[in-house]
Amino acid sequence: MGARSMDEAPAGWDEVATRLRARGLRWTAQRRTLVGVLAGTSGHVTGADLVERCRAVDPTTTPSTVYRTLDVLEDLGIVRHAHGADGREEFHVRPAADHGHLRCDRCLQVWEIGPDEARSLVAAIEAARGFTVDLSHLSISGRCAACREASPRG
Amino acid sequence: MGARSMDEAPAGWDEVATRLRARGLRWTAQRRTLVGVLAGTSGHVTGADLVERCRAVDPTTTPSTVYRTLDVLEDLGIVRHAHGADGREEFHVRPAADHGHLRCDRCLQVWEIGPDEARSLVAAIEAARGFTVDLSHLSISGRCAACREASPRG
DNA sequence: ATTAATGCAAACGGTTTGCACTACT
DNA sequence: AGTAGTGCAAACCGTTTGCATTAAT
Repeated sequence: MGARSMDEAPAGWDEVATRLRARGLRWTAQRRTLVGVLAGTSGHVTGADLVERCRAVDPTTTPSTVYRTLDVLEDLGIVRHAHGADGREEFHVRPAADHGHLRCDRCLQVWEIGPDEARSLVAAIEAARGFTVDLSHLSISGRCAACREASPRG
Repeated sequence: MGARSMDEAPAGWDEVATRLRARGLRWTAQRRTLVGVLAGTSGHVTGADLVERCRAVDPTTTPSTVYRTLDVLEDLGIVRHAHGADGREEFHVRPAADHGHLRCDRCLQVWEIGPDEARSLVAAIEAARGFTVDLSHLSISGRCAACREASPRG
């Protein structure tokens, strides 16, 4: 699938400050922390996760600030949220390349599903129902190959 | 009680009692209430929903009992749970015919996705990743045809 | 008589809120 | 100075748990 490498400077973590200010919003230490954490994120984390990671960087981090900032960043289109298998908010970073998630129920690993992998689904649903699928909210669970072999039933 | 006829006779709400007893479990008034509510359910409800509906039938209903019974019923394969767009537990009834859900972000309506509609997706993912999709946990969001026309953007 | 199931009430975990305070601009 | 953002603490909501009690078998 047309994957861009992820370590490639996501086209503007440094622009975040600017984009905030452009809206009259502010670039604070706490936001710097969160954005730093997000920049080092492979793609998907829960809100609670982010709180924890921020606390690792700055132990004075408070949940409310993190969640409020995530809201702001979502407004800017910098993060998006979906919902994980256990129902927690799950944020993913810069869904510039729209993608969904594939999660193994057993090992809890998560993979990304790119647009072309989901294309047939998207097309089928579009055709049958006139329904436009929001790929970035797509979250599929099941059992990965490794786990399928590892456990006959489970 | 059974004021309504089971118009589609879901092949065995009446067997539930038997199946419970077969496992040494008990058929209580509270379980009768919940099962009654489930029998009158179109397909998907949140846990909290079920608590509420049970309370409509029997105002003395307690959440704990409902949730505990749902667990038991899930063990029996009578209900399954997935997660809704807002992250709440969402139960659906007798997924004998395995299906997922399609939800419009705007009007919040929900439709079922049958196995054949999802077949191409399931096949593609199976082929590409060796991943077995659990269709009953599949929950897709987007924008339905009506809403897409109704609102140009947003 | 067993022992599964209940009701209560409190605890939980993640997220949200009100408010006075802090600090970016 | 002015107002966006913060921290705190408490509220929130759906769900889970411990425990003494009730009731199905």
